[in-house]
Amino acid sequence: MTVTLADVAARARVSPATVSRVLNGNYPVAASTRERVLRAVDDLDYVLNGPASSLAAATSDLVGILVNDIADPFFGIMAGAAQTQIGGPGDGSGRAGGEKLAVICNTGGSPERELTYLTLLQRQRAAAVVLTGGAVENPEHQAAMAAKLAKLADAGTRIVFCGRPPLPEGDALVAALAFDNRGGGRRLTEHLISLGHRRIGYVAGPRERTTTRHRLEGHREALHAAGLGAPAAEGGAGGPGAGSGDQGADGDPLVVHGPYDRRSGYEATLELLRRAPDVTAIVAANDTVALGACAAVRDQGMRIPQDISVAGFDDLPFSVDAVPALTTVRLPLFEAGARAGRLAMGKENPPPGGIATIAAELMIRGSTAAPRG
Amino acid sequence: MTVTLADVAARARVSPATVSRVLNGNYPVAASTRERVLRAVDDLDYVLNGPASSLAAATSDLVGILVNDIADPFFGIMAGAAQTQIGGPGDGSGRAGGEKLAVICNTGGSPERELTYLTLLQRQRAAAVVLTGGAVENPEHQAAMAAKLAKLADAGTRIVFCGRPPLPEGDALVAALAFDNRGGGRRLTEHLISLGHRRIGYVAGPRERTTTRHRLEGHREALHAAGLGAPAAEGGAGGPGAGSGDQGADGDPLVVHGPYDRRSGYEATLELLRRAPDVTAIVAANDTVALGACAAVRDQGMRIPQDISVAGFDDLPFSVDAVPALTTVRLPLFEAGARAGRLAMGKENPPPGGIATIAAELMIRGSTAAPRG
DNA sequence: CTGTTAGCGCGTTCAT
DNA sequence: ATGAACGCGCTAACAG
Repeated sequence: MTVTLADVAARARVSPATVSRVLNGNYPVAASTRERVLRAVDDLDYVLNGPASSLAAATSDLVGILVNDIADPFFGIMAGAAQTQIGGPGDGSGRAGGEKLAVICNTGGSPERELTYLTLLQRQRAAAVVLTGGAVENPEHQAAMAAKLAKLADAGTRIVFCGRPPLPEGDALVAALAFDNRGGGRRLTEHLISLGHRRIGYVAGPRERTTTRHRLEGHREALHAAGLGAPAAEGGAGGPGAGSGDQGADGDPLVVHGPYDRRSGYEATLELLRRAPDVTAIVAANDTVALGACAAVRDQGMRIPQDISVAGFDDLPFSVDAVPALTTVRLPLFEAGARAGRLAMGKENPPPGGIATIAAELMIRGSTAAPRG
Repeated sequence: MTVTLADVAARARVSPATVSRVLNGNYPVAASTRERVLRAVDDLDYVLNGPASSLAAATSDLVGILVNDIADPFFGIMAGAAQTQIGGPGDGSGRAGGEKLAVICNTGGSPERELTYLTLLQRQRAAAVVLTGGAVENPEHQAAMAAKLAKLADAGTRIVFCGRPPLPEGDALVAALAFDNRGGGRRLTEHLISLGHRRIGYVAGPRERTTTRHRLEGHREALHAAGLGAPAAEGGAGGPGAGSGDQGADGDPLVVHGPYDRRSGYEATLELLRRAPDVTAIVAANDTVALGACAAVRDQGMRIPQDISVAGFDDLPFSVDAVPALTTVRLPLFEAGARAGRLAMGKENPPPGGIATIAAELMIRGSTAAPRG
């Protein structure tokens, strides 16, 4: 029923080996022979058997892209960009030549699923794996990840980090693109301080996430530099079991943690406003959270930016259309994703030292202004 | 270097076949034996060789999810939801048991890439394929798709449509979940008409897309029912080669086509306002386009909804946070995606007749109001 | 319940 | 430049 390489060979009156060679194109084959083989392929509608091919060659054409939440454009943009570099433009025939199969795996931010996907990709003998977005900072999980990635690298899988710092165990097959979250966070808060804000609320992302920590650290750097430091560091006092919605277990009353979504921004902002009615600005962990913060501020009868300034992070496409337009920090998500894709394909050399830091650009718009009075 | 099934068998003092049986769990194995085997697997850090397994079993654990634009939350939400039903929750060990590998493939809306991805999935002997979002209505491409899908189905791949009507060739392995785009579009425009609007601009999606056509048809149905019909149907007069940004080649001056993005909404709205300064409402093909439309309206110095009403479609998460909140049509994207995932896994029976229509719900919010005077 | 025996379809030596 | 033979690692009969 299903047509195999041998069938093609028979029709083209050559040996199976020859067909294999023209298909993989890595061997010298006479032009006339190639012609006959290709015609036979088309005539028979032959499609290579991927598993058989991968088994024999001990490598597959699968490239995995891991994301925390594919419903979030932050990841969608990066993943889509990476795929453009990996999937190949196609030759229009739908025949599928040498392109790789770039596949996006949605971990939902769960460490278990992250590991499971890596195992699944390892099982498929993936050619490369791209890990996007913030990493979970649990030591146990980090160790498990490092071990798993080491095994993948051992098996020849290329590893690329995109938007997250690499794990300690820097391998040769590993390249990393890290966003300057700390610097971006710092400049954003500096901007608010320069406008005259002194009491600034911060809606942070989930705990134990590199992205969350770095952005928050940048915020605190700016605060401290201006002599506005909080009483103490968080100290991680919330402890295990303090899940999402954990708001108030902190040393710093002006910081509230929550997931990276709109609802969290809304609720955390209400909490912040309750705790500290004198805040004149609110910085959100990202733009989606900022949108929720804006809604909360308005529902409290306050205007943006006259009564309260609000700022986000990422500069997602919708942010410029918010009313007022959102002040935020732009991350070149598409460019970074595309570069990660190229690194995964080996089309581009890894940055010196294996790690490149991607600059973040402050975008000042209408949602931030000087505080009243 | 790499540990195989035979190694595990040796260590557990059983035959390779037995190891295979406990790993696949589809055969009776004595509990004590299973125990020994599993321990050997853990001791050796064994990971199944996917290609070899797929080759022998003539089927793989790959499930493909095709989307038009993964950077668009419309697709991100559906795809993520589908993956939750397919990837399995993981057993926390990262060992990866019987779960499938759900992978998202981003076609970018290109027919060629769509076909290429299908070929790639066919090559991998995918267990199932989920096609999401609107289909391209080019007859040639439809024929190619039908042929390709028939071949996939022949090879045992389950086919699921999610958010698009099924192709004519209804196969037994095919299930379809279609959104009621036409009904939603109709009710949205009816709402506008009931508010008193008579001149309504429409920013449509790209031509030759089922989604675009159905939403627009719903709009026109409402118009005609109210005696507000346009002079003539579009007639497809734009013809081939009329790419994106095609604005004005229509029979109906109140309809402008463009891609499903913010910029298109912005520019199309300016064009609409130029052509017909007397419009009192603008309906956009989706929420993202509506955001661009809002920006254009405001940049022209007009207020929403006092001067002009604006409405979208999809009810994406950010729409409720627009200012004013966007009137739109809600599509249960997550639920539909999850159901598609279940259908792909064979966990759920296909709807009677193979096709289910998913209702669309009108969400009336602040961006629409009665026209002035 | 478990072991033995054959391939699955292709890539890759070796020859020629 | 091409063909012949072998084996990749696993599953699926078939015995027992």
